[in-house]
Amino acid sequence: MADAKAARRDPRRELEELDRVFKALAHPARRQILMVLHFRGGEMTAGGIAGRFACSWPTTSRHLKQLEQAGLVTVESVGRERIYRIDKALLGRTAGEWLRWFEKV
Amino acid sequence: MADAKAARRDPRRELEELDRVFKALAHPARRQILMVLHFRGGEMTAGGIAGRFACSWPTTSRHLKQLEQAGLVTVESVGRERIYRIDKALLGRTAGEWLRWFEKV
DNA sequence: TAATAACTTAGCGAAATCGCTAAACGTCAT
DNA sequence: ATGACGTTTAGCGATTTCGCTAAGTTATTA
Repeated sequence: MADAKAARRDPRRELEELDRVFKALAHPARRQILMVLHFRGGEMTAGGIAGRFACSWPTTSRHLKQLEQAGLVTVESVGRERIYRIDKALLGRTAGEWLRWFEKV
Repeated sequence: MADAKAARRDPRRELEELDRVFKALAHPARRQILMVLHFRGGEMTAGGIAGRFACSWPTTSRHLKQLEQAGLVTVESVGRERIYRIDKALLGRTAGEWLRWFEKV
């Protein structure tokens, strides 16, 4: 999990964060997880997510981990479930901002 | 190279195009190539690009090929040089549009 | 306390990715 | 024709990624 606050000041960390985000977005399953998360209100349990995907639960679990390491989702353990929440703001300020360079001028 | 016109109608091709684009954006060197291309007016020769990067020329050449297959750049052979041009519009209508889902609502 | 539910971690094999060097290719100048 | 230039293709080894199954781990339920 990337510390967003730290990344915002240190350009080196900022680049690493951008890289993790784009790497996370490189796999269709991970993009779909973010979509599902978004259209279901922003949060879901691991099982709720895994149940919607064709691949095995452990595989989905690892995708979730990568999303978490990129900072695109956060997790909270509640009882024996884990709740994943999307961080839409990060998406905008990393990948979104990078893309915006090509719109300007 | 992905046929953009075809991709715009067929949802399956559209998804494949999106996937190629995000895969292309997953590598920092390829993102930088697009940046350099953009800030130098949108077009450059292969050598002009390769000269700005630390990695070997063949490696850069392969990155360019991936960008081309994603449709993010186009090539034109002129004499013994090859001119690469960025397609900013594609960037916006694939990755950009995907990201915009998370801004709406 | 034993079983079950909800997940993650470990570990494996196949395939993709990335960097390099060496070789090939088409074009231009001599 | 010969050689040099600009660039891509071929091919290799190292690393990463992705899917799976099996084996944990922690929290509830019986």
